[in-house]
Amino acid sequence: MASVTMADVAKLAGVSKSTVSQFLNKRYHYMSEETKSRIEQAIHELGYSPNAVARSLRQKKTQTIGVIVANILHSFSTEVIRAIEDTCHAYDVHVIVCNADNDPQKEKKYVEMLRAKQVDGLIVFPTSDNKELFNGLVAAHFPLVFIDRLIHGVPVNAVLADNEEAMRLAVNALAESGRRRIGLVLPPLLEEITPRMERRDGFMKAISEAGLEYEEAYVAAGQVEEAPHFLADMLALPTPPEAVIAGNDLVLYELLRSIKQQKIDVPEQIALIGIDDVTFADFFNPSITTVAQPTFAMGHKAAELLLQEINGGKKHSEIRTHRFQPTLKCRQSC
Amino acid sequence: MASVTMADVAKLAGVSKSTVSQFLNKRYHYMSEETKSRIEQAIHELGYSPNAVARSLRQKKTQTIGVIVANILHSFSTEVIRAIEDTCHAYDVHVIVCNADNDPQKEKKYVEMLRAKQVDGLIVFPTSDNKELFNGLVAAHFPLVFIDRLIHGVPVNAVLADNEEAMRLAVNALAESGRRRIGLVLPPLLEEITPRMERRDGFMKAISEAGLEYEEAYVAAGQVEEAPHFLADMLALPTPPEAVIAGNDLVLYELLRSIKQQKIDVPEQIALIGIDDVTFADFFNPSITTVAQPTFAMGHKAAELLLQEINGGKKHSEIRTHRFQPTLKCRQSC
DNA sequence: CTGTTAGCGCCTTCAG
DNA sequence: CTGAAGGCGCTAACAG
Repeated sequence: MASVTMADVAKLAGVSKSTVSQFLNKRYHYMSEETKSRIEQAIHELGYSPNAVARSLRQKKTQTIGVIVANILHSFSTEVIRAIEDTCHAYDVHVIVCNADNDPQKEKKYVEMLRAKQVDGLIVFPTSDNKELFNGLVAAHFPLVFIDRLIHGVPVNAVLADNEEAMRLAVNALAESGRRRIGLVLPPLLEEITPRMERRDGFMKAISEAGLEYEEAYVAAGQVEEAPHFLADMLALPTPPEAVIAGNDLVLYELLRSIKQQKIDVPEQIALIGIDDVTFADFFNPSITTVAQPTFAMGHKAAELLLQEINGGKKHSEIRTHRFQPTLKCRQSC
Repeated sequence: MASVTMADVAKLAGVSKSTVSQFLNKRYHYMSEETKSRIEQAIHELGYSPNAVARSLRQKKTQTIGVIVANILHSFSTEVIRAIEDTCHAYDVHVIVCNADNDPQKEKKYVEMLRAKQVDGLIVFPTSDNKELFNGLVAAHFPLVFIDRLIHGVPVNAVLADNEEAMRLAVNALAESGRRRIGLVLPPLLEEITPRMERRDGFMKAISEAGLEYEEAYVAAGQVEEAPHFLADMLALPTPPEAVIAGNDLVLYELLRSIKQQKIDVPEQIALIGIDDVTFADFFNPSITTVAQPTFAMGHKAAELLLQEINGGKKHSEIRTHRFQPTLKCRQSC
């Protein structure tokens, strides 16, 4: 292990540790050329590289942030994470990603572990049960940004898609193609998970705006594994829906699986729109119309907000929820 | 910021710092019940949580490893990463992921950043140009494991799929369904990237084992964006191939895109097998036969090897390449 | 069983 | 322009 320290460099260069430190931190305005080159050479000769842990301890800054994602299985999550990482690496900030697996206990554990590690801030896709915990962070002025979801009563910057608009885009596309009876399949609504609630509400609003009839039997929510049943049940109705919207990518997978098994014809028998653009949407048969969230922009924004809060501190007046507009990717399935 | 230190706890509990330290490290075999409970209460009262950075500095262990992935866009990479994270979190070690984007320069930079951060070890999907760098780590006894790819002449533990077997599975499946003329599309072969080379060689071997004729015009390698041309060119041949194998998931996407655009009938006009199982393989139309790598097992193994090397040190005799067997997922496309 | 002491490697006044 | 000294928060002998 290259356990060469600043002291070794200093000795070899014939200067003191602090001079080396100055050099490393580019404070060599007033340093003689000779000293500089001697230090440089000593560093090179010894293969010295500074110990970031020691620096972190001293400076109380680790140049590392944590990201806690509620469910890593969503394509949305992975894309957002990639955007966060790209943005942070550009600032030489590292990222530690943890997957809470929709479990508030795990989420809490990760928050604690990451704080113990002295990360400079946290971007969280929050589960819904840790309001106290997060308010504790806020009270301690710990830099924190939410993404994808909100927790009401926790005053932090947040980055969310405009979920109502997403549903409006989907419903209108379907309405314009002549469908009047539109269904919706969502993940469980038990907990107050923002995108789900907002999509459900947005759906109802969009239906009524479009002058369509809202039909309770056309809306289903539950574990994704049950999605096939939902679809079968809807299609068995006396007047089945003419279209169905998948509330997220995982729901879409299950719907497609069941559509294939039951040999349902899309879009003839039923039209289909997915929320979240998926890799295969454009070359699927039929290609799938989706509502895409601007994942890169959202991850980027979350990182920018956090880094800003870390560096500049946060003015209370600037706390807000940033909404990002989704876009319709019109393809063959509707 | 909760800047309460061990000293505060010690003062409140009326003991010394080291006693608190012992307590935290569960060395309280011989500690009086009263002391224990006093410390416990003080910790609780102050909301104290230990500073992992300080501990790391002292112990020269960060409980963190780094993962450098050559290209995060492959489903293989993301699945392996997830397995690594799951495994590590079970040991309370954190993971920092960096995407080298197939760029040896970036790879080098990340190795240096992560070492500066004193990570306890590294799992790398190596690009092919940093042999010196990695041999430097080996020489310094820095824990290191390769996955997916090898660099010849760098003696480290490695976890790879049996790529020859993967090709054999694909070729045999095709041969058994009666195809005699089999094509292959691969990413660029310029650099010596292990899976590509091994898949190309394994393909040729499998073709000859199966008693088929090897035809150079049926094998193409190049940027994934060119994959559509490759397919078109092959199909324009006087005797076009009856089947084609996609060398990885990204190639498969391009092939499927082009198959859809050109309205090619799979499997009638051409059969198709993909290396790497993709999410949509089973509900695609037609469902896609793939050769799956055991991503979870591989990531898990890589993490186990690294953690073992970190804790136990490494016996030189134990360095080897661990091969994992792929499996055929037989579906409709062949 | 508990306290004292001495650093881990670096950065930051403050003299010189 | 450079050096000495102190300390970030914690752990690890070694005394007591």
